[in-house]
Amino acid sequence: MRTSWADLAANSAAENAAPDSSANNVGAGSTLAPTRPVYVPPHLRNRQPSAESPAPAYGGPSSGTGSSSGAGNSGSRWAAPRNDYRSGHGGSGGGGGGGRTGGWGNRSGGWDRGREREVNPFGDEDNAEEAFSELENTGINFDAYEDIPVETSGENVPPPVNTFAEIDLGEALNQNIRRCKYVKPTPVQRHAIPISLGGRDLMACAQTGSGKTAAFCFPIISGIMRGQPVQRPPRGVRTVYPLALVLSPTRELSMQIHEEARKFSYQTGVRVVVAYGGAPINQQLRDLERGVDILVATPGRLVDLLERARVSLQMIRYLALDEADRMLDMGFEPQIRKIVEQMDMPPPGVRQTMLFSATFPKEIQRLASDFLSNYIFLAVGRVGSSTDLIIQRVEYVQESDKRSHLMDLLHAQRANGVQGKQALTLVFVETKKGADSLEHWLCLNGFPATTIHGDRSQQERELALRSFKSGNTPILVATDVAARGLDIPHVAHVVNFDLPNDIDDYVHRIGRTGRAGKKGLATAFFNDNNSSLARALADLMQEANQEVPAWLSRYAARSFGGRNRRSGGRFGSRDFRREGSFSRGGSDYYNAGNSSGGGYGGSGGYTGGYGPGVTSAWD
DNA sequence: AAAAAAG
Repeated sequence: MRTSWADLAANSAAENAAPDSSANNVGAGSTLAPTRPVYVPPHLRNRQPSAESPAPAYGGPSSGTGSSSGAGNSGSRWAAPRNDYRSGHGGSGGGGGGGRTGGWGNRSGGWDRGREREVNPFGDEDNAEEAFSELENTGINFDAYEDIPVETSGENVPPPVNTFAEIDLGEALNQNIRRCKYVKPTPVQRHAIPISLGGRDLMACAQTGSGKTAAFCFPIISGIMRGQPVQRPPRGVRTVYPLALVLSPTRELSMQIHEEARKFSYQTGVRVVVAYGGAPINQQLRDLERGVDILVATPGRLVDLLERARVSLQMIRYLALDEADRMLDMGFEPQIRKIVEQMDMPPPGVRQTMLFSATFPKEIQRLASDFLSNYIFLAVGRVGSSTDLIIQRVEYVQESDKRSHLMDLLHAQRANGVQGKQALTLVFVETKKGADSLEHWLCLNGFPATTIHGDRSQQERELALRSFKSGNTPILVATDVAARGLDIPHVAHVVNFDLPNDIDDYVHRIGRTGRAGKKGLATAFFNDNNSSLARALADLMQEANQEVPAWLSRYAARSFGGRNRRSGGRFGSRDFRREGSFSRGGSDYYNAGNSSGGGYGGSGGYTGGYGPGVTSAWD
C-alpha cells in the first residue's frame, strides 16, 4: 500500500518539474512517460491501489474494500457509459482559455496522498446539533411531498424519479445518503437529479430547505466518480484544477454547503474544499494543494485564488450557483461574469451549469441564460403549506416604537417558552450599525443577543452563529447576510424589525423559520417607510392564506406598485423563455387567474397550487 | 441606500 502511494508522490514531483510546454504533447490517449503519475479515479482512491490497470477499472470486482465502508462495489453498473458532458469533444469549440483541450482525455496528476486521513463528517457534529437531529429526522411529513406542484420546461426533460434506489448514484454515495437518513428524494431532488445526470443544464427554483444542496451535489459527486479521468495540464506547480465549482453569496453559506458536500462525498474519494474571505488564506491553500475535485467558494476569495494562479477553472465540468438570483444582482454580477466568462472556465455546453434559487426574477433569468446552454427550467413548490408552518404577521410600528415593541414580543415569548428558555429569534435589521446598536440595547435589557453582519470579523460572525444555534444566545440580530440559505434549525421566530425593500429578500428572510417541518412565526414591523413594499407584501400574504390586516390592504391599494410588483411570480418564477412567446403582461401562461403572478399562494399555481411554503428537514 | 464579497 505505502509503496504505491510513495510512487505517486515521487511521480507527482517529477511531473511538477516537467516543462510547461509538455502540455501540448499529451493529446488524449497518447502514452505518457512511465514516470508520470498514475491517475486514480476518485471512486477507487479509498482502495488499496493495485499495481496494474490504474484508470479504467470502474467498479472492478470488490478487490479492495480494504477500508471500512465498501466504496464502489456496485459492480458492472458503473461500467455503463458515463453521461458525457461534451460529446463533441475533439472539435467542440475548445475549452475556455483556448487550445489547451488536448489533454482532456486521460490521466492526471496524482494528488492522492493524505486521503487516508479523511475525517468522518458524520462523527464530528456539535453535541447540541446531535441532540436535535434526532427530533429532526422524525417528524417529517412525507405525505406532504406527494402533491408538490412542479413545473418544468425545456426540451426533452428527463422524467423524475421516485426513489434514490432507482438512480444509479453508486454504493458509496448511497451509503452516505443512508447515513444522512434521507429516505426518499425531495421534489427538487426527484426532478433535478435526473436532469443533471442526463447532462443537462438547469435553472431551478426551489425553496431552501427543500434539499437543493443535495440536488446539485449528488449528480456532481456521481459524475466525478464515473467520469473519465482527466489530464490536468501541468501549467503551474501549485495550480489546482477542480472539476466542479459551487459559488455562494456568503461565507457562512459556503461553509454550510461545504459541510454538507463533505458528508455526501465521504469515502467516495471525491474531495471537497471550501475557500472564502475573512479567513487566513494559508490553510485554504494547503487544503487545495492536497487535492480538490469540488471547490465551494465565495466570489471574492475565488478571484483572489485565480489571480494568484493557485486555482484554474480549465477543467471545470460542473458549475453550480446557489442563490443564483443573488449572485447575479447588481452587486455581484461583474464578479460572477469575471469568474464564469473571463477566466479559463469552459463555455456553456462544454461544462454543465446548474443554477438554484428560491426566487428568480425574470430579469435575472435573462442574465443567467448567458451561462446556460439549452437548459431546463424547473420550478418546485414548497412542501406542505406556509399556512401550516410559517405564520406571517405584520404590525404597524412607528420607527420610534420598534424597540419597545420588540421587547414586548420577546417578553411574551419568554413567558410562553418551554422551560423558561427563550425560543430562537432571528431579528433582521437594515444596517450593520443598526444591528450593533440593537444588539447592545437588547443585552442591556436582559436579553442575551448577538449579531452577525459584514462589519464583524469572520471569527465573530462564526462565533455569533454558533452561539445562536446552540441556544446560548437565543437572539440573533442580523443584516441580510443571514437572509439566504442558512440552515439554522429551530428558529421559532423571524422578526423583520426593518422590512427589506425587496419582497424577494422578505421571502428569503422568513424562510429561516418554519424549517424541518416545525412551525414558525414571522413578524414584520411596518410603517410609512415601507409603503413601497405594501402591495407586494399584501399580495404575498394573501396568496399564502395569511391574514392581511385591513390597514395593509389600504396601503397596498394606495401604493403605486413600484419595482415590487412581483410580475414574474414568486416561488418558482415562471420560465421567462415561455413568458415572451405565450403571454406577455401580467396574465400568466401557467395559471390563468393568478394575475398577481404569485406562485406563493395555495390555490393557483402550476398544477393546482403552488403549495404554499413549507420546508423539509433536508437542507 | 444598504448589504455582500479580497485585503
